[in-house]
Amino acid sequence: MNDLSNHERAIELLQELGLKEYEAKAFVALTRLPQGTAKEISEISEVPRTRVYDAVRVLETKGLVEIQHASPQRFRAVSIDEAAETLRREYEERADSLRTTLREVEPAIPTEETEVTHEVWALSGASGITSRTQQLVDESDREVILVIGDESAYTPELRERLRAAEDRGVSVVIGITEESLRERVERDLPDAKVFVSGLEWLSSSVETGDETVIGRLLLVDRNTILVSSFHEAVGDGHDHEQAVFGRGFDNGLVAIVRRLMSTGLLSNVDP
Amino acid sequence: MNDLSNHERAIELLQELGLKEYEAKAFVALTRLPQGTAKEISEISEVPRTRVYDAVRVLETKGLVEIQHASPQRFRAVSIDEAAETLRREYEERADSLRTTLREVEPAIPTEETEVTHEVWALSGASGITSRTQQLVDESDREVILVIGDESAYTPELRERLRAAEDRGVSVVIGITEESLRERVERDLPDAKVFVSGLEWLSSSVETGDETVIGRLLLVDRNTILVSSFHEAVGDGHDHEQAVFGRGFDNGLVAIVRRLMSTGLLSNVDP
DNA sequence: TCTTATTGTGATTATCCGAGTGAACGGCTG
DNA sequence: CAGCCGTTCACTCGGATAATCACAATAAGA
Repeated sequence: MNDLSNHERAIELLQELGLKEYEAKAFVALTRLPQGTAKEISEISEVPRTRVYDAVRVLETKGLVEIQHASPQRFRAVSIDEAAETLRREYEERADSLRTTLREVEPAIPTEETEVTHEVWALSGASGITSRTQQLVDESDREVILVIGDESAYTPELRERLRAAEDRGVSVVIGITEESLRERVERDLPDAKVFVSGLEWLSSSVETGDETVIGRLLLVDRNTILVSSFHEAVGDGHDHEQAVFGRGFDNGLVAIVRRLMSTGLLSNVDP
Repeated sequence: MNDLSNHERAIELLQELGLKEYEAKAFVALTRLPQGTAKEISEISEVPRTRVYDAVRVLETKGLVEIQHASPQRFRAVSIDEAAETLRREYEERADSLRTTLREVEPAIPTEETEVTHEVWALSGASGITSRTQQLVDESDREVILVIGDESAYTPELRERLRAAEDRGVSVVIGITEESLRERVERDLPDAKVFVSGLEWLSSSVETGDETVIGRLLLVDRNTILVSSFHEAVGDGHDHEQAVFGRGFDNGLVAIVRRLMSTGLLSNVDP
């Protein structure tokens, strides 16, 4: 059963990597055989025999399969590593093209300049959130307060940005929910104030029974905040991080967090 | 005109990277603006206003766009590098998963063992051909004859494999059509016989007027051959390399090349 | 050599997904 | 209060792809 899922999983992955259903199925079938005829492939892959030919021909042009022209034709998959590498490189090249192409599209003149005193943005995906976090730290002027709810958020890059901020004279305050991280952070950032207590309200929200876990919480210059959370999605529950960040002293969201911080948290470090 | 193509090219690339048309168009529109409303996006991207919302929401979950919840909503694209990196990593992960997943699918028992005295396989794509070339060189036992018609085929990896073959006592003969490569090869492989003449029949096939150019030609142990060619496809003519390789002394293809080699080529080096 | 099973190609139909369009809801503004 | 804008939702249409079929080409066997 679990191994049956392996086939299916592989087929899904191949489709996500751009192959059609028949192509994916045929390829997986071929990886299970040293070589195979259309009939054999059809039998173990459930691809209609008459369609195997088309599928395999496409696979051949993609460099994933070799064809022996004989009667009957025989097909053979390239090695797993070679296939993975071929597909990976294909997308790598596309991503590079995209990068250079996008740089060349000329900007459109904004119809109108909207001044933004306060704003709240939503974003998702750990990587985007990480990058925005670092960016905000870089922008910091006087103070950075960062609560790390999930260890994965504390990356080496972030550490460097925090150090740089300290060097600029920015006051850095780090809150931690797991004692295990404390040592590392204190060693990394000797000038920073690090605390663990006062964060009970972060992790446990038993009363409401919600499954949301705070990943990071950043307050920059009492002016800009970023909050991220892991939402335990139903069923396929795993790591999708979502965040909002807000700017502007008068921003409602920022105000709330500022208050929250000053009562529960700042009392510990900024009397 | 050229810059118009830039938008279109970028949209195409994004679609190849898995985005839907509307998503791709909306994203490109957003990269042209510091930020934008649904209306603005619709105007410069030709995406129906009412569908901008769906598209952008998907982009947000992919970490490519940030959303400002206000009225009207405002959207902002992440930086070009961040977007490219995000997409690249997504596929990198898929390729890795594929690798490990494929390793775990159990082989199917071949219905029947077919003995293969001679076989001819077709394959395409420079990378696959390169790898098969190296593999054949690695298998060589006594003799390797390699004609390099296109400089790109002579990779550092190939050089190493050829060296290794020499060290095994294999006789290595290299044919070159471009004088420019000669020095490099002679320096790289002091023990190999390198020649340039006698290959006129390779490059020019004027009489038939065909556009095919030979990329590489490999003969291993007088037993296995590989021939690759660049087929100048109509219109979008560029570099798609196609190859066949054949095994078995009695293989017709191998026999032909063997004769060809002994008349036109081997007379120079193997009297 | 004729028969028959198997292999391969092409055409045809069915199904699904995404593009495109418009109705409807709610809030905001004049 | 009425009209406008922003937003969501439901629906149609078309193209791509999955699935089936009919038939030609080839090989195997009697």
